Amino acid sequence: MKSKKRTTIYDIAEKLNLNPSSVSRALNNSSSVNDATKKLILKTAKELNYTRNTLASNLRKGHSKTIGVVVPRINQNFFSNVIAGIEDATYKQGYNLIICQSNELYDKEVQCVNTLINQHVDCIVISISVETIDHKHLQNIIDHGIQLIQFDRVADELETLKVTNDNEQSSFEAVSHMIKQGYKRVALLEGPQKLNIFRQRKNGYLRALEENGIPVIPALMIENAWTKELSANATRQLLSLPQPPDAIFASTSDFSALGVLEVATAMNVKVPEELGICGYSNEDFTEITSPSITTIDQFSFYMGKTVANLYFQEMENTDTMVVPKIISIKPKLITRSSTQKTI
Amino acid sequence: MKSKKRTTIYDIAEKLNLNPSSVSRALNNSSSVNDATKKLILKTAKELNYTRNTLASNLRKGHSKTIGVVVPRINQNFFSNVIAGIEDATYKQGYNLIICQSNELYDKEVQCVNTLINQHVDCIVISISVETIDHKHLQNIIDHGIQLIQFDRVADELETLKVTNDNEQSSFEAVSHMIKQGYKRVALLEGPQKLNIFRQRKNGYLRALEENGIPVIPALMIENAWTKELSANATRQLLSLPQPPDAIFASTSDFSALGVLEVATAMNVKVPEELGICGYSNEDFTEITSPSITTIDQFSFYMGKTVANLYFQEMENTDTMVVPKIISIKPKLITRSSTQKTI
DNA sequence: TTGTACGCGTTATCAG
DNA sequence: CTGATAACGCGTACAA
Repeated sequence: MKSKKRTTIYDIAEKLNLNPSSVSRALNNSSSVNDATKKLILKTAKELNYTRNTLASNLRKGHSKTIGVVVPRINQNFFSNVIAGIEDATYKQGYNLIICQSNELYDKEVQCVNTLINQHVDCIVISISVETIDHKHLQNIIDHGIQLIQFDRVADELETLKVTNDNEQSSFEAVSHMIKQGYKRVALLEGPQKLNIFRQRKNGYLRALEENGIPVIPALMIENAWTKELSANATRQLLSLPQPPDAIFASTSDFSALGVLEVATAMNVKVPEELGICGYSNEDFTEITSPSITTIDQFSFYMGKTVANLYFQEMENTDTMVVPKIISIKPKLITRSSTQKTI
Repeated sequence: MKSKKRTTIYDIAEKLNLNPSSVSRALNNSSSVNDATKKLILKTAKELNYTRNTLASNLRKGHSKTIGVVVPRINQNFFSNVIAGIEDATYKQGYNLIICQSNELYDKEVQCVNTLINQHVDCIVISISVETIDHKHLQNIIDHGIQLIQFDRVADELETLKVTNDNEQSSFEAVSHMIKQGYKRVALLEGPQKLNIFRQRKNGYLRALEENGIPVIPALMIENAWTKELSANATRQLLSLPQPPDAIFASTSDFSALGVLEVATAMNVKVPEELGICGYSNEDFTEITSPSITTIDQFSFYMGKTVANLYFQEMENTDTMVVPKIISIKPKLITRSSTQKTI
């Protein structure tokens, strides 16, 4: 029962006393084939339960109609939404998706990329891991003539297609919003500065302070607070300062913001009256905490669609010179209760 | 620059004045090949930046080392966790994952399955859409000699490998728990009864009532309340009853439970004192609502690993007769504040 | 319109 | 241990 032989174009050619090539043509809806025989072929193909062997077809045609996706974690809201967006757009074009997760590990990321290269995928879409500083494996993709698209967490140095969020601007707007609300001492929880997205968010924070004539206080900037636990610790530390902050921008994620909120509540610090909080990503739960959390929506699903469309657009581009193209999506500040100091 | 030619075993054979088959052997670490030449081959392979064409290899070997996964939605916590689990287990064995989403649409599900059959995947893992009542496309998978594994939402009638949750038992335990807490009139929000999982959950509810000697009240059972909005509506309706329920089991999801909680709060009904609430799935947010929501953990990541291991185990099975195998995972009741009537 | 013949890149099976 | 050759299933230029 296992691995029964599947019907091929030979089988149906034999049965019809035809040449396999005719069958192939009919199956591909070629114009130069008699309507009657075409119908006959299609009919018996259905009878024999024929399905094209895409492997053979792709081998012959020299492409795989497959796109490889590498993300740190599949089961993270932002990434699974991006993937859903990519899938939605590529599916209509008959493309398949091969999904890999790096688990934030450099070594596994390299492995994933190599597997995808072996698979002869037509395009690799990647958001790099937090460990990734070396880009040989990405260069390798290009060297193999495979289209490379980076998104969100990108290696700036590499000239490739990119789809990013305007992290700098959105952070700027978030912090400006908090300042306008009347918060005077806004602290920053930073992510690993190896990743460009976290550098950009920090820059936005700094620019907001500067443009509003507010001094930068190093003690209010905490490095590597990019998980809920780390952020909780950082918050305890910040709130114990002689001059504690009156607002915290958890630039790494909403989970960080949640850590802040929980510690503040535990320490009897009133949000938003005594402490403003802003997160990043617009996770579902930010709407239902009490108070609800101000955050930044990244349009993750749309981002996925953009990635896919960028690829298709690039494919149609007949110019020999490949011009690096970068699409920046402007995230949107979602103001909620956690930053409503003034009512 | 586009689609530059990639080096093949011919290229490296030519350069070394060897036969392609020798190169192939060396690359596959065959025992019968001179150590010296093997080293030489491996070295020049690296020099020429060679990577095996998995397409050709798989075509020759007659399998794809690829597993297709079809789920209603990729970006839904439960499913993305299952996928992450599958990926985690299959990756180590050198398998790739092709992911498709049916978007809860029967037609798209059929399309997905057909694509995967075309791709000659070795195995298809599926959780059916809410629309799916006809199973021809699943039978088609089997007819093509492809291993089929159903999980979570399965077609009971089909004899295939299955990995499910024991929905009946967990629902029984959840409702029993509520009754023990002192709730007398427990309402049920049902999902579409087309899906076996929702039928099972209803059965568990009914059995819990029966075994505790509590009468079944049809007015307290609301059909098709399986989104947050539908559940909110249902809750408004229930709480307006002359004899309203004092507890609601949102058997479809935690989102439904959230809808219940929001309406209760808006109507000034105190949770858990005047209304107990239990959800299903253990979404992250259930921990942080106020009050936190009692729910049922499905071990989704583990479920994915189980699916993968079931496949590998089946592959090793040399018996000609394929014995249908069903693995049932026992979910775990997580009791939280929303059902603490007695303190 | 149809048939012939070959190649896509590997691997398996023979000989040698 | 290595070389020659066929085959996996399909698509296509060329000839008929």
